[in-house]
Parts: sequence; structure tokens; C-alpha cells
Amino acid sequence: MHQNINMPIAEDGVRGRILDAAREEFSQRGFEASSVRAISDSASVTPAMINYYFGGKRALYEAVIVDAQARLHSRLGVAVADGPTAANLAGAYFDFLAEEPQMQRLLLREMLDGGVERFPELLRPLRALLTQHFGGDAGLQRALSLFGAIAGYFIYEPVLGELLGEDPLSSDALARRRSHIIALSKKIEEFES
Amino acid sequence: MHQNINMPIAEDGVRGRILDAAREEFSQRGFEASSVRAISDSASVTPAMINYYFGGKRALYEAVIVDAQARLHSRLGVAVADGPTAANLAGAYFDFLAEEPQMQRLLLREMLDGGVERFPELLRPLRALLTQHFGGDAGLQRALSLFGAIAGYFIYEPVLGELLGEDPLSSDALARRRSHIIALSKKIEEFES
DNA sequence: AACCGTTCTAAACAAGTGTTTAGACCGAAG
DNA sequence: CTTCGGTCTAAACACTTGTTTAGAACGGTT
Repeated sequence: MHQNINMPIAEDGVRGRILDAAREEFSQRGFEASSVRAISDSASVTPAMINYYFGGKRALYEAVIVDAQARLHSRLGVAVADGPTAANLAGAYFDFLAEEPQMQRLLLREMLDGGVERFPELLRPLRALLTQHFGGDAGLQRALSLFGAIAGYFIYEPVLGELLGEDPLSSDALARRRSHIIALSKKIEEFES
Repeated sequence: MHQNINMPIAEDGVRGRILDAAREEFSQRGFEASSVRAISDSASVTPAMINYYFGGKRALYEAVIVDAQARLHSRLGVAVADGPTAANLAGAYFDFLAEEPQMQRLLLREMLDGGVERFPELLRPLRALLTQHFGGDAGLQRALSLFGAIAGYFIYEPVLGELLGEDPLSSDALARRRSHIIALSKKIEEFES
């Protein structure tokens, strides 16, 4: 379970406080529903500072996304370096979502709101990996199932609490889920569709 | 591929037009980002009519959700009647999402915005089915993988176009995906985690 | 014809939105 | 000390939001 890729989630100073508050607010409420004043309040800053540092609400949002995308890519990069097996890719994706559940929400919202048009770079490396290592239609079907199974856990997370009898994001539950996913990834590789 | 459950998606008259426009707008933009005026315009109606018929924006949204929830439940009901196998449940869920892609977006947004607190009835039958037919932790893990794999296809749908080389919601692509899901559901049942 | 409740409209309302402005503050350089 | 560029604030800006209001139009009943 890799962590501490050298791309800190936080940043010092006012700019960093704004970025942190924005990531939290955007992931919780979505872009439109988030208010600049709520973000600035939570960062202990004047609303005008957001325009001073970022140029506007939209630009701030894009900064948050680009920030997330950089961390996802770096994570996938080291996974491929470790050997581009389905299990490694699945593990890297799982860890990314597990360690930054905010990001799962944020990326999901972005996908719902803007498709993939708005940030074409966002999933490009992921797509490249998929076509490279899960070629053909059958391979693609398997990849979709695997990555869906990974994402599904975090998407349905709010509902899973009483189903699992424990916090789905607790390290115990996550470890259990992760090992199931790894096993699934191996099982799915030898699966002819 | 069942369809035409006797619960029409449309309704006649002004109230029905508003409901249709609201479902479209809410699923496309989310609750907060949707504007009452946009909905009323698209329904060829005065904004005031929304309050006249529904009592407000929030109440209109709840009407849309309750409407969706009714159709989902009825769909799961007939699947269970057909025999509560994993394949039947998976197929019913797949068909619901395939035939009403709006609903996938709407339910996903609702889950992101409000967890499950806001409409506790929404996923209750689905949860009951899960605990009933996928008992124990291992069974739950399998169910999560299966339903994640189903939902994942529709969630990532905007990205899948160029990956699949065809419209992911075309009947060909859907049929191919569905048969893979059914096969997966059978494979996953005999899978010890 | 006069009355009625229902349906609908146009206009206004207060509150909140993102953004801009004018200027204060402050530490460092000349 | 003065000046200057960067940082920051309070107030105002124009605009959109959801909702309310007063009343018109309509169709059916007495």
C-alpha cells in the first residue's frame, strides 16, 4: 500500500489554505453549489483573496482538479514501474481512492458535470493503461468490471456502513476490501468472456 | 431484458411536463445547480407553477426521486419473483440503469450530496436483497464487486466512447456488456474470497 | 347572468451569488 | 524617511436565485 508520493496534499500559506478549503468544499457540495464565501470563510480569508490568488471561482476549481490529477498520475506511474499487472494497477487505483476519498467524490462529480471534455488529461493515462494492458473487447470488458468493482466500493460507501457493520473507510475494512480486489483482479485475468 | 413495467415515466398535463423537465435538469446539473426558471422554461410554464403544483424546488426534487425509487423497486420486485439468483438481480439492476441513464446520474448525485440519510427508502430493498442473498462478509464482498462492475459501466460511460469505438449506450454495446455482466455474476458466485 | 374555485401570469421580493474597486497595511529597498 | 510592490480588507457592484403576491382568465354550476 504505497503512500507518501512526494506530492504533498497541502501547501503552506494563504494559497494553500484556500486550496485545501476549496478541495473540501467542492468535493462535498460540487462546483455550482459551493460558495466562494464559504470557502474563504473556512480558509479564514476574504472572498477577494480567492480572486487575488486564483483569478476566480472556476480557476480555483481547475487548480484543485489539476492538483488531484497530478497525484493520480504519479501514483499510476509508480504502479506501472512496479510491473504493469492488473493487480498492480488495481491496487494503485484502490489506494488512491482509499487515501483520498475526497478525490473520489470530486472526480465523480466532475465526470457527472462535464463528462471528460473539460479535463481531457484527467483520465488519459488511465485510458492508455487500459488499452495497453487489457486489449481487445473482452479485455476491455474485464477492465471495466475490475475498475468498476474498485470504484463501486467508494461510491456506495455512504450506504455500506450498516451493511458491513463497521466504517467502510476504517483500515480494517479497507484492507479486507483491498485483498478481495487483488484476488478479483487475478481471477478476472483468467476469465474468458 | 424486461421493460414497460406499468409505471410510466411520463405523466400528462402541466404537472407531468414539469416533472419530466425537472428529472432532466436535476440529473444533468444536480439539485443546487438546477434553476427553477430553467425547469419552468423547458416545461413551457411560469416559475410560479412549480410552487403551485409542488410547493417549491426541494419538494419538486423529492417528487422526482420518489418517482425513480418506485420504478427501481418495482423492477427489483419482478426480478426476485423470477428467482432471486445473482444473475437475475444483476440483470434487473443493469436493465434499470440501461433504460434510464438519467436515473443513474440522479441517484449517484443524490448519494454524493446526501448519503442515504435523505431518502432512507431509496436503497432499502436493494440492501435487503444483498444481505439476504449474499450473506456473510465474503458474500458481501462479492456483491459489492458485482454491483460495482454494473454501475461502473454507466458511471464511466462518458469516457468509454473512444475506448469502445462505439456509443456505450447503443443497444449493441449494452447487449455485449450485459452478457459479460451475467457471465461475471455466475463466475463470481463460485468465487471464494 | 352572477358566482365560484381552479389554473395561470406578470411583477416584485429579499437574499445570496461571483467579482471588482478603492484603499489600507506592511516589510524591504533606495 | 520615503517609496514601492505585494498582500489584504471592507464595501459595493450587477446579477441570479427561489418564492410570494395580486390579480387575470377560464370553465362549470346555480
